[in-house]
Amino acid sequence: MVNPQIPELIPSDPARAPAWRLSVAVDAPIWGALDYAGERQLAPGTVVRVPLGRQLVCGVVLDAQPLAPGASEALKPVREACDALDPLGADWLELLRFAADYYQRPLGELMAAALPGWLRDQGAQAVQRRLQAVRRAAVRYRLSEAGLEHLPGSLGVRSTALWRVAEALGLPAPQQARRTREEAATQAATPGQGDGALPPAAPTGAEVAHALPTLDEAGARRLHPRGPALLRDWAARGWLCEAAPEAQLAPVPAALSLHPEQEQALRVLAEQRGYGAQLLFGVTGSGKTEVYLRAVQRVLERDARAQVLVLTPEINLTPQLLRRFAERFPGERLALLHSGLAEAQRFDHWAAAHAGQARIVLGTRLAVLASLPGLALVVVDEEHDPSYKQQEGARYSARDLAVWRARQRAIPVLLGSATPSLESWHAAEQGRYGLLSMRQRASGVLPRVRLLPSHHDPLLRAGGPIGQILFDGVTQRLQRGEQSLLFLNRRGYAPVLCCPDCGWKSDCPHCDAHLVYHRNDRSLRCHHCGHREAVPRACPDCGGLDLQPLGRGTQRVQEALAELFPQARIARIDADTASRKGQAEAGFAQVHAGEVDILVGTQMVTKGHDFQRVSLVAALNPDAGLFSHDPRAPERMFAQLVQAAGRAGRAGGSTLEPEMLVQTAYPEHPLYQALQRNDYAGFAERELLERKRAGMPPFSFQALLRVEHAREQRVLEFAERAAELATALAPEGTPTVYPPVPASLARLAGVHRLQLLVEAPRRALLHAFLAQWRHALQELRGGVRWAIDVDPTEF
DNA sequence: AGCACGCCGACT
DNA sequence: GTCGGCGTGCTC
Repeated sequence: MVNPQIPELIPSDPARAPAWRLSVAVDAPIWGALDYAGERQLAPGTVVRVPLGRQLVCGVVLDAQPLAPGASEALKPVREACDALDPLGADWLELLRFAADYYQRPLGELMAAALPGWLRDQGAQAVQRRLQAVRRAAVRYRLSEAGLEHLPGSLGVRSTALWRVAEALGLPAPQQARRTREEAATQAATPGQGDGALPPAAPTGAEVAHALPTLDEAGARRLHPRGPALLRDWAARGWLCEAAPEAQLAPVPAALSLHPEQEQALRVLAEQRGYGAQLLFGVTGSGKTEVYLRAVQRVLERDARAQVLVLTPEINLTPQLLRRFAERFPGERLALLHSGLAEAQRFDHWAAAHAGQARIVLGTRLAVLASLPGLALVVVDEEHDPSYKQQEGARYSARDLAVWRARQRAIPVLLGSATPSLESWHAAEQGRYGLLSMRQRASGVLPRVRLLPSHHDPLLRAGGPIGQILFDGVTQRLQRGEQSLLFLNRRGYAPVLCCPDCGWKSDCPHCDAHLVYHRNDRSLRCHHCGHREAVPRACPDCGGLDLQPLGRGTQRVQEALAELFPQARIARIDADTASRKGQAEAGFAQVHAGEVDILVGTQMVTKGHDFQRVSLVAALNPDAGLFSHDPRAPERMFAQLVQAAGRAGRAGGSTLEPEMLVQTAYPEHPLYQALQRNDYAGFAERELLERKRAGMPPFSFQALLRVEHAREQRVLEFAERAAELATALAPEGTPTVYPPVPASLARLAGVHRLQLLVEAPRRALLHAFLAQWRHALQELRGGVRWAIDVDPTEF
């Protein structure tokens, strides 16, 4: 029966009749694939655009079957196939199928997460145009020590914009000589790149850097409409070597000598054949990055088509890693994949990886889903980092998927950390992962950790943010012109405002959380939902006029330090001071330039930056992590403290022994004791014992059902029914079904949240259960939002 | 996800 | 008497 309402389903030209039934995974939360009619037999992996309801969506062909002639099925036709793009490979499809299945999410959703948004939004023509344009004009540049470096199709800013600014800056005329042999070699090796007009050669980074200080906001705008923004952006990315000392402008030594532990690690890697996971356990500064670089180099040299995937927690926080790869492989095309890129740019990088042109792909967790036809090595830097776990939508673990991909392709995967995840450490103990230890610091010394009991300290008892010993330590650094780094995990002025008369506290109207007092703009802000209000003059409950800030945030600490050290230059870096892009980098640059004596901040200051003049690092009040309801709080805390300690003593030239000071009410706590002994293994052993006793991962496998809705009753009812279903599906008590409990923030932005934990001794058991449970839950109507979080890391 | 359909409360 | 809220179901 043909529906006359939809004429396009009846092709007028019989020769062009759709002859194929195409099974397509679409970008919509639909579990199965949808069937469409196609005139051609499209290969699995072909990116297509198909009508869905009244919209046009992106999809990926999974399968093509011949359509019986005359069979008039009501299939809508595929609107267009993106032929300019090679079909996605079978191994990529397999990866996404696995991930969708493992994390209990629709395949289309995983694909949407894996494909660049630009590709999903644009038509086949636009994609083709862009691919051609990129191929023609792929020659891009980066401003660095070596001058304006050629970076084929990657990393660079669009050359024209850079040229206009450079030109307008009155920088020297083009010098062809600067364009290196590497560039010529790359162009020869990368077809389609040499046919674009060669741009003029560049000023050196130093030349631009010298011109920069004279360039004010207005001047930059005169040069180029986006001049100021561009310069800020480039500076933030480290492309401009503003005010860099001459020593830093020298080229990087080509051959660093390796220490024995690095050599040993590389030997093991070189001997490995096929799949193998190696845990590179190395203290801060032991030269893990050098091991990555050499391992990558070996793989790239051995096979011209080989690609490597390097995962890093937050690309913005690891400019050094990026820089070292760019410097070590100057002729190599690098692709960057992270959410900070502009959509179209991300497509370029993704496409370069997909086409095999980019042999080094560096990115955050989403990069683990990239198409990498030549993948030959995976590196996961800081493998313990919590940000590898996606916390919404498809809640995948990029670290786990990285290991899966390595196994799939029978290649090595290298997991690096100074404080490995307990899962990885356990895997190494069991022999599932190899263990490569590096306990020797390549440069500088590890700071001595001192635990400062807060009980009897007169300064702390008087209500100050720092105790006597810390005060003395900072004073010493000030006297010697060295820097101190103080961190606490609370931004704002005070975590809560309180009325001493009636006990009123500043609570968020939408969340189960306090409003944080921000003094600079006299506001009360919720750090969870963004709610913001003015500080009330009087207590809303009793009218009392004596509202008191309770506790301490970074703002308040900064203020107190200014009183304690009136002569010191104090800077603060946290989410408030770094609200705009590049502002944090500007702050860090000040520290590097020696314009700051004391840096106060949140965790932000403990990541990514090696401070040459910092010889004192202090945790002001880390105790909160000791008694959290979250079983993973201790390991996160340990990792953070070790990371923070690594910020001190990186340089050898310090006159004082580098120190890490920890202010705590529990100096005897085993976590701190292990930290003091620099004993990760001891810490891990204790934690694992605890996990084993409690039957927790890695000794069991968990999934968490998260339920949320504005109406609490709905959430409660749904969770109850979900628990009943689960119990019915687990007759022998496997998996264990725990009763629903409120989430850590039981109400967030007006939404009530409940969670339900299930736990099984074997992964396969959990999985068989989850597939059934998910099905049953989908039948259940409750009008609530719910999702299953497999291998949850946050509770 | 979007979008339409359908069924109950407060409005010109 | 309708407008519109959300709960439900569908998309090849």
